[in-house]
Amino acid sequence: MQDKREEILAFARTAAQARGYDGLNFREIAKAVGVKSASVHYHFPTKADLGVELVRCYREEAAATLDDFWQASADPARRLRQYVRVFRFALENGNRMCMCGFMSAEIDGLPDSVRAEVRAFGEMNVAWLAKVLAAAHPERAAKANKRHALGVFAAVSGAQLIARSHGDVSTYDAIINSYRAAGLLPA
Amino acid sequence: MQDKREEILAFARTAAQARGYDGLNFREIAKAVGVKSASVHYHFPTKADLGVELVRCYREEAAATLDDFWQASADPARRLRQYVRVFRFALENGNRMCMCGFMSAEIDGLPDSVRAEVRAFGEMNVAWLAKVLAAAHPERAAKANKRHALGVFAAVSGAQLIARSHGDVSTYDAIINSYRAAGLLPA
DNA sequence: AGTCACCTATCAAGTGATAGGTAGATATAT
DNA sequence: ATATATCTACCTATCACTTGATAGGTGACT
Repeated sequence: MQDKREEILAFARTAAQARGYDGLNFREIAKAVGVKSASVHYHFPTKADLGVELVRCYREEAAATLDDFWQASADPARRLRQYVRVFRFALENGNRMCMCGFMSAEIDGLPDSVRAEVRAFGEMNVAWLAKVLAAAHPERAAKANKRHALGVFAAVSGAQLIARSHGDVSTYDAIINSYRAAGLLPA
Repeated sequence: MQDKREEILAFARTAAQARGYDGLNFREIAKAVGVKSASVHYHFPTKADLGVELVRCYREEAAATLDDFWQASADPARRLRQYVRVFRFALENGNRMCMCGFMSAEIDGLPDSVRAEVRAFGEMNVAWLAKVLAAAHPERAAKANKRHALGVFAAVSGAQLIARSHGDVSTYDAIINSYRAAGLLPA
């Protein structure tokens, strides 16, 4: 019941996954964690400060999760299945989406500092996917695997976005299955 | 210099492609077309009314464009290239994105009437793609082509979203090329 | 006379942000 | 050990600004 900083970040995360950066507001966050809006400003002087911290933590936790997936198995297909499952999880829990997917749409209006974090999140994802694909296709040029990785990241982001608009997780599964059938993801 | 309705819709369209539905506001629109905000309310009593009309027109024009593509060639690969080019065009012109792609992220907060239009836009796209793919793969079950169509729609939407976050059209091209290399789109 | 396409003026609600206060914990000086 | 000072994590109150929306007026055209 003291130092609400973590609670603020936790609530702001789910809120940003549902309504984006623009959709965040200090009073709603304050109410949700049981303080006044001035107290949220105490921890995060400006909205940009909050946004940066939000995406930075999000990215670091995602990096740790992906590292777990990397450690847990050497099978590329299994690693990619786990990757795909993370994006599904957000949809299952309140039809939310990747915070950075949402912020990619909002990218124009983001403070520079937040925009940089969003891009770093994308680069981190693509780098991990490229690592997985390089292990799966050692015969292919690094450039080809990198491009494939970018494609997987974009395709999965798009699957989440479109499934979210349907409000239906099964749409996500159908899209992912189509990627597998086409060969973008391993069967 | 009389009846600004069309001008309002035109400006609101580009604005919505850059900042989404939430990012629209009556005063900005009014200023852009040279009237007062009350006059925008004259043509569109509520923001939801504006939103519905915006997406409805957008969808109808998109349907007409896709019909042109259908008429212009019987080659599935060529039809799909034209489809992909439309999404590229928005990025080229002001790093905008598909209005309904943006609104898919905002879907939770949209008025019901607008949400329905956004979904109708998606269904129209998938239906057209399914028609193209059915012509390309008459041997496949209609269900398989429908699912493939959904995958192409999601993947292209995702490509646009991620490329937009990079602020760089070449990222879009790279992603589309990866789809071609993987077999999601014809080479 | 009536309609159309605008206008001025204003509202209530919500926004990010700031100034300044306070109770309790912690550190420091005597 | 005790008094004093500072720090932490909140608070109240308020600011300027933006937002969607409304009431009611005006001049041109039919």
